[in-house]
Amino acid sequence: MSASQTSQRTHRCGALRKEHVGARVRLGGWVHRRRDLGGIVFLDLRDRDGIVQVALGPAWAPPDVLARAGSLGAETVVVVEGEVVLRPANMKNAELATGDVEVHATRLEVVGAATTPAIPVARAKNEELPAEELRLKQRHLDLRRPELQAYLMLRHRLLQRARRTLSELEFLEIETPILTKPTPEGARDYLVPSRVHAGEFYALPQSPQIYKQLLMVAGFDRYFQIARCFRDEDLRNDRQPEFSQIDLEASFVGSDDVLAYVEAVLVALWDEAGHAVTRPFPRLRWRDAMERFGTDKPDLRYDLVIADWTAAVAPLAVPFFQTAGQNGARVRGIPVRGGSALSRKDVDQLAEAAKQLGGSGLAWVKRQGDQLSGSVAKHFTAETLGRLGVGDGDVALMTIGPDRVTSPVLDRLRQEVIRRVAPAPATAHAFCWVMDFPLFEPDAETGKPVFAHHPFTAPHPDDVAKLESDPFACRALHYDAVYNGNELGSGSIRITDASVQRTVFRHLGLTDQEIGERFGFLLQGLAAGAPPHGGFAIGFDRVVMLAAGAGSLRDVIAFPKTTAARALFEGAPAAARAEDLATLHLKVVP
RNA sequence: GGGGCUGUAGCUCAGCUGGUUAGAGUGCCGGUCUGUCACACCGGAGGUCGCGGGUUCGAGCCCCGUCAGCCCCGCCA
Repeated sequence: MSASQTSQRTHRCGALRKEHVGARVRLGGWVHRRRDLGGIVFLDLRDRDGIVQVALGPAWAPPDVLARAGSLGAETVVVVEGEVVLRPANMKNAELATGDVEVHATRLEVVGAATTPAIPVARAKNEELPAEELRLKQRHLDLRRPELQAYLMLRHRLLQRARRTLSELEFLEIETPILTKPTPEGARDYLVPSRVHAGEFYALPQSPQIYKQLLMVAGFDRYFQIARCFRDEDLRNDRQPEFSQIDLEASFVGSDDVLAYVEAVLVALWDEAGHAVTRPFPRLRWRDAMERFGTDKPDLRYDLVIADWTAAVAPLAVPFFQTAGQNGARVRGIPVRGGSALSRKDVDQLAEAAKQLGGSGLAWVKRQGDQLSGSVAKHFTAETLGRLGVGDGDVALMTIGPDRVTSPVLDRLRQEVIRRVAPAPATAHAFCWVMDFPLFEPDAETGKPVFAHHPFTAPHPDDVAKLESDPFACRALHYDAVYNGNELGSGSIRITDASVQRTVFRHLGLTDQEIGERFGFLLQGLAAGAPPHGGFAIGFDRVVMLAAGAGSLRDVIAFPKTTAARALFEGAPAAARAEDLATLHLKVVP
């Protein structure tokens, strides 16, 4: 007796194979499709394992069963009983895992009547999906689709594999509170009003950061958790207001130890998804990533690299570069192999994309044989281009300006070029580490240094002397894991000296009183004997999306929110009843 | 907070330069059919053109506002 057998069924529909021929089976499932030929009726019966054809003919099914089968609507839940029969050679269905066999049903019972589904579950090949709004409203139906079932089944396996991998590395799974304390920095908190304490609020955790550090202080040594996190910020295709992280922290470690743990987990997860990847992952300095790719999450599948052409183009006296090239501006560009395949329209669209990001414009030269064309072609020769690595059939895309502007533009250009020219990737799975991030970044409004990461990140020991004198030159012991241009997660070595941590909070502009109120429990912990420690958090939803090849985070979350943070299925958020508000000491101001 | 795209039958979409009774496929309902697997064939029902206002002799189409979904910028320590 297999584990899938119950008191009401013997097998799952999708499990039947040749070796079951002759067996009498009882199946429960949803009517995926019905084909009624008059004298004989075929049902495609579906469950989480797959689809099997059930045939009902007058030779074996009693008349009342035949009649009932002829009136079944889509998505009705039925229990059928019958014999597994080998299909004749010319009637096998190669597209079905169960296609060698069918079930000749002798009994059929409707156990779950269904109204006509609002959106189709069974789809024809090439049939468009219903609007996402409807799919989210009818989530119970959308989740029946084999694609989404496969995503969530993979998600389950990845979760189990992550747990097993970390457990084998002697990490302890420990849960931390969901009702916690508002944090002054970072993302907006989701707040939960306290009934018992009028005017006071819990916050949902943006991450278990402080708790996991306290677990290190407590001596648990290695902790992990599949942690649910909440951030009340505007959403994106790859961002949900609540999400899951594989959160981990370890004591008596340096960066290399943490990176090794995370690599072990990621390699295991990709293996679970059927992809072989090798360790160790290459490491890039943040500065080099920005220089060569214009982003801190480069897609290393393609060897397209940004170059500094400031010196090379200076003697050409290109007016565009001369007018725009002031105080520290550099000319940077991308030599695109095979880029002459880009049409004039393509280049115009690239220029438009560059402009939207605030760039001063796109200059370009296309080289086809002896012919040079493009916005600044008359200033170039084939020889000049050759020195820049731009050969026959290539195109040079160029920008000018301060790095802060040109880097995002070149990043976008690189992505667009990859999309349009579609060069063969050097590898399908390009993991890398981005290291040596700056500790501070300029505040968007004041330009003053503010912490680029969370305020528990330790400065690079070689740069501590520059904390006051040259803050922007200070590196952090912070690292990001990047996969095919996606940030999978980040981590750092933490500050474990209470007085250093206190100094950092003061730098953030917090008064001693605020520090005590908000972070007193952390400082108290650090002062009580804290081991050196560091950790990491892997964005699990994103990992599932990428490992599964899903197009959106919403496809790998059973009940996701919309981009406006609404839950369309259950209708959250919703207005609260007046008496509930009163109990919580709240008043809604319209 | 800003920008873009979309919204027409249960679902997916078409609908010309503003012009008569808003169409197709699929699903649904009824019928025929014993080997289909998107079964086939015959017939039928089905519309607040997201919502509100405006322009016009006349609006699915133009204008303003609004709601919803998606995508991007800001934001996301």
